[in-house]
Amino acid sequence: MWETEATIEGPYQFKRALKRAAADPTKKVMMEHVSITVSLLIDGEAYAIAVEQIGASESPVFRVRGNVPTKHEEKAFKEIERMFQWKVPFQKITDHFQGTDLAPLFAKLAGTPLILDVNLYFSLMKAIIHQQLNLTFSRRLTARFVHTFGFQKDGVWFPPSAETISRLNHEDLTALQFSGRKAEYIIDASKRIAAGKLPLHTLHALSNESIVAALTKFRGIGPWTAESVLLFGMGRPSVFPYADIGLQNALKKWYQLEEKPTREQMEKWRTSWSPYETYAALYMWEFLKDPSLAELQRDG
DNA sequence: GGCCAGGTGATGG
DNA sequence: CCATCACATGGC
Repeated sequence: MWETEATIEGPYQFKRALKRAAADPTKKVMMEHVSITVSLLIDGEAYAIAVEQIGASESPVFRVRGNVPTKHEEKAFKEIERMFQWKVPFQKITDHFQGTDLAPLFAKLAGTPLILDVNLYFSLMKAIIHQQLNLTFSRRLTARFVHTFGFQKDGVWFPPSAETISRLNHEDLTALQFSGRKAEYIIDASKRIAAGKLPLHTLHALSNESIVAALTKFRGIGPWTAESVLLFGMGRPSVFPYADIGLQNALKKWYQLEEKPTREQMEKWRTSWSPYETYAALYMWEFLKDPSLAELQRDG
């Protein structure tokens, strides 16, 4: 059993991030213990890693443990650090939003991180599954996808590989209430990835724009889906998903508009939030979903 | 029962 | 290049 501790720079709102992470079937959240067990894939090996907050000062402390052999300890820690975004400068980001329209929201949510997906393939699959579906249903489909085609180990679920999904028939997915078109998108993309035509691991070296361009060449992957990978798969800080209906609705509510904001309005707000648009979007989603934040509403 | 959902691709001007 | 529409399957 490998075990280590990590002290990070605050602010960092672990609890709030856990609530979001609870929707991911490859992560097991235990709110009462303020802990989470995540699935991790390293060089083809599957590990369940438990992360628990053990110190709640201005410098939060975490205990990390899992059944990881010595040769993979270092990689495992780096993956955990990346997945939980421990090196993101949250104080700097919070400072950046002082004096912007979103200042009251950031005062409340400062240090709420994204918790990233287990790998880019799963991010991509999840994004395709979530296209144009309400969250309740799309999360249900994602869970079915993992529970049917993934595997379980040490109490956590691991996502299926592209190879596994590339061998499915459409009927295997439509039986789980995927639409025929969604089944197509998912299997086609998996075939291309399994065949090496879309090497996801090479994306890390590219700019946001290049990644979106590379991904949207494929049928079924539009800008929203590509940006979803940038956000939830890579944690890129400067992503603003214009097409996202949730973000549009949140901005409408925040600014108390009659209609959803126009692209021009969104572009204008974006300039003042850049280069940390990601967190503006993330906290807007949080605002939309958490009733206790409603009172922060602008002019309200 | 009707509108909506963390969109995308095809079509027609 | 842009506006519009079909798609497909539920949630509420």
